[in-house]
Amino acid sequence: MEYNAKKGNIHVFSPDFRLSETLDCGQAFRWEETDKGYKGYALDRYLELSEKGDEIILHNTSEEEFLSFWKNYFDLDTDYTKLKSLYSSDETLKNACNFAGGIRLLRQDFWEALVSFIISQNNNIPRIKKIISSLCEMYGGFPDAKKLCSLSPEDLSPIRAGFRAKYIIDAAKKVTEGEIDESDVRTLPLDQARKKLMTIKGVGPKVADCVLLYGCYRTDAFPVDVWIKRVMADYYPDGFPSEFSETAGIAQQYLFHYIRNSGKNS
DNA sequence: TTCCAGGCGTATC
DNA sequence: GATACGCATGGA
Repeated sequence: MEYNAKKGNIHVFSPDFRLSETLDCGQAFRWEETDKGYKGYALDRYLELSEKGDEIILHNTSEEEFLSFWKNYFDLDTDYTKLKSLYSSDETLKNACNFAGGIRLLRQDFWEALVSFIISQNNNIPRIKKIISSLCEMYGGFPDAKKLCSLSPEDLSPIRAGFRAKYIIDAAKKVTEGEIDESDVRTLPLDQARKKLMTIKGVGPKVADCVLLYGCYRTDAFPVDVWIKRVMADYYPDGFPSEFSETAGIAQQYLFHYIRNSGKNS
């Protein structure tokens, strides 16, 4: 990964990183477009970004914060050129990577991903963003589990999460009481980690896989939503190729974006 | 008005 | 284990 620091900004050089494709592809819900680029939060850490050609610029940060946090968050030590070259042996994946080659998998916070994807169920992306934004506004930042664990669903009514409010609170309870332990979820075999997460009310197979992929960087987790179901039916009727299983979750990210957005301008 | 959105809990077979 | 249905909410 190539970068340099100048005038309080960090310049990252990568052909595999486009802001809109990475920050607006439905994996994170707290980034928004500005006239100059994007701005948003990773948990309670704020950042503004812009881009110029193959260069991504991180504004108002330090080299220290970049090295200790953002480099990891944007997964900058993973070689996506190599990854996409691996995927190119599959025709559909090749097309998906050519369609939006600037997607990277963000290494998000566990709790933030858990709450975010509970909210995502049977919902649309603009509204998911709105609910999460309201939640953060209500608490002056993304609330930790302890702040939510003793609430009643009515307490959350201002954020308009509907039937998901009780699921958020159950998640907060189980995390606070230690019934759900982040390090367990990170280290248990995938199917066991999945089952563990599914003991939370409102967490089924899809949300569990999203938490494992986006909140734990378990790239072998493969979330299947309505869009990926269409991809599977159309292109992989015999199942997703096992040769990609180690990073199937990253491949899923390209496919999800591809199926949702390709054809819009044709 | 009806349908749909990065699903899941529950009832029923 | 598979399938059907309701669910809060707001935009199309």
